[in-house]
Amino acid sequence: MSTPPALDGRTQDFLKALASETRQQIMTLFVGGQQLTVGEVAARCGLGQSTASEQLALLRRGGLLTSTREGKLVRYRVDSTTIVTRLTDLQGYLAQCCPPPASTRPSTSDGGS
Amino acid sequence: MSTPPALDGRTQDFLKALASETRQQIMTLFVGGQQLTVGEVAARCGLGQSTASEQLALLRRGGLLTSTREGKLVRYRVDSTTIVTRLTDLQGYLAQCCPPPASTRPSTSDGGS
DNA sequence: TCGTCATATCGTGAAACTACGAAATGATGT
DNA sequence: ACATCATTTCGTAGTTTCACGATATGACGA
Repeated sequence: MSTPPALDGRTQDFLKALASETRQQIMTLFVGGQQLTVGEVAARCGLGQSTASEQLALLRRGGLLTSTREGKLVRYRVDSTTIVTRLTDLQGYLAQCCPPPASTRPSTSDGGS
Repeated sequence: MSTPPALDGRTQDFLKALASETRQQIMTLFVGGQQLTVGEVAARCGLGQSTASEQLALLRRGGLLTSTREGKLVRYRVDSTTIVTRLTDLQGYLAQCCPPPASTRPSTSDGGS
């Protein structure tokens, strides 16, 4: 590629993390502030233990989850703050290309109001 | 997989479409309501003509672009309306797992099925 | 220290994605 | 009808992702 990166690397990871049905499924397990261990996620999704660990790591990398070690367990939970940030970044990126259908127009130059 | 699909198929396509640096780059070409043909996108991105056509089709499938045939040309432009819809769907999906950090709480427990 | 349990990392095939050139389809003008 | 131009579809390598089992790392208790 010869053009500059289109989107922040962190938002890239966010999108990549979300663009997988398996990982979307995993996310739904965390509904309602649930905190789950790797083993629980593996069992609930019917995935191998290592697979769950890897997918969870990708979701953490994408800013969707955080993890805390609790003894020999690692408990994952939703990273709401980062999700909101990424979502905002994404909206900002899309807003570039997206002339709002029929509402607030920042106007091309600061003159027209 | 043994669990129901995690997300609407349309939003799936939306995310998939966005989860590619090449396609993100393509999207940036449409900044400011630009309308571009397949050939123009190919040239501006340094992609083969058929590649551009295919990526553009994916972006259309994801609801990010629409196309109109104008004679022998096909002009693509941003599909703001659908983008907003998909973004809203995505937020709704994430809100499930996402106890808002410290802001607007709908409070009223929605009567889930 | 040693054994055990939970998680992470490594190595490996299978499947999906990316970009390409070649060929097919569609539209316009002669 | 024919030639031409733009786009789409097809077939194909190279690359990345996915899920797995096996192995390594880390934490706790005996």
